[in-house]
Amino acid sequence: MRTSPPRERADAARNRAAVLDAAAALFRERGVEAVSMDAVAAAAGVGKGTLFRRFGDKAGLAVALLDQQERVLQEAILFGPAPLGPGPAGAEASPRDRLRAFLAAYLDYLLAHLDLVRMSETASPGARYRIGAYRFWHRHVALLLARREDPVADAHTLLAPLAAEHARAVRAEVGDERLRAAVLALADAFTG
Amino acid sequence: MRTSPPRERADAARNRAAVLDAAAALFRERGVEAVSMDAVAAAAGVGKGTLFRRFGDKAGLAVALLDQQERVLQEAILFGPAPLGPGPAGAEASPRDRLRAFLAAYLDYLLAHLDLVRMSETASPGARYRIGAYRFWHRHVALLLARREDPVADAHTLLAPLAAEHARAVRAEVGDERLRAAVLALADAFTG
DNA sequence: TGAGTAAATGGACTACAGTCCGGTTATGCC
DNA sequence: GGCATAACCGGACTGTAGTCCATTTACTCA
Repeated sequence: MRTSPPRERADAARNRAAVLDAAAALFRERGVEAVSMDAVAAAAGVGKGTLFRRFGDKAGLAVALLDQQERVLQEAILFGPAPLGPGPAGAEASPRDRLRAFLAAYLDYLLAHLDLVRMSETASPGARYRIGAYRFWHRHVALLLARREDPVADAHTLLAPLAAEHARAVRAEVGDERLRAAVLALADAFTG
Repeated sequence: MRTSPPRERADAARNRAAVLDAAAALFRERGVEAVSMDAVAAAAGVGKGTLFRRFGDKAGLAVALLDQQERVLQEAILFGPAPLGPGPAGAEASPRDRLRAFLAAYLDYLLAHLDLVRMSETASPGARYRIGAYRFWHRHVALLLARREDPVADAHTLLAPLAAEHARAVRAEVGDERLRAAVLALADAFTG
């Protein structure tokens, strides 16, 4: 039995790269909000059908663009140095410190790419909670909250203020620093 | 100087009532998601222009439909008996108890009208934080958190898991009871 | 009562997300 | 190289949110 590796066809690869490049450029120039999928397709020299079949929807395109940076953060969490990562055996950071480190790092990532993350979370309804990345963050936080009564539910609660939509609104009202402080205060309240 | 009261014209009042009735009926029958604004306009015997000028957008229509119930909750908070309301002077409930009461009451309201609230919050981007109701809840919670370092920022954090989108996703995963418990646990953590 | 006017109306129109499918092209195999 | 086929392509098409404005209608006041 040969589970043949269905390699990506050359034209498909070329088109995917063209779309990602074009999208990144357009988003940079005009802002994420103002760019339509038609515009992305046109700029990439590709039909709409291709665009949608490959990325599913607008949220999927955003996820693809964020993929690289997201992976970096995820690997730092899984394998990197403490306190963000687990650190060397026998000298692990405390859950409290790991949680704070995660929230700080995630906020950096979020605030740096707010519009794009927002698009990935809100372009289609419920998108945020379906994305693989959310599952990853949730699992991580739940593990760090293992000593609480309901780590799974509490992890969702802790992730709620990290929604792009929420961060955007709160940032606009109180600024980055107070948003950061509030999220860390929440973590402390949960691991106190 | 006469700041004359620009009374609503009879045809306008009639049409508004027709729209609200039609929308309520359609939402009940087919579900909020599945009803288009065209359908509402047609069912109400009204043009699309009328519908949109009066309610702004889909979120505005949802807000108008929720208005009544929302008012009841808001008045209970402002003037009702403790612990939800302030109670009689000299025998006020503690901020902690009032916060718990508010969250429990709000969750009742939210879970009872989840789809409609969700539409009011997500139909247009950022809608949730612009609605007057959100300002009200936020102010109330911030007052109850007066002893914390940054009540304004913390109040936003506390309201984050009450977003319809969040409640919907978490409810689907862990059910109503654990969602409730998690939100109350958060309140306790903040007023501990 | 009837003319003047500001408000309200409604449907044609635009823009955009997302679907569909007949035609095209890269790739594996002989 | 040439053929079979599965993957890919792109643009026409649909459905929906929201806008626009020429026309109509309800109220005001003389």
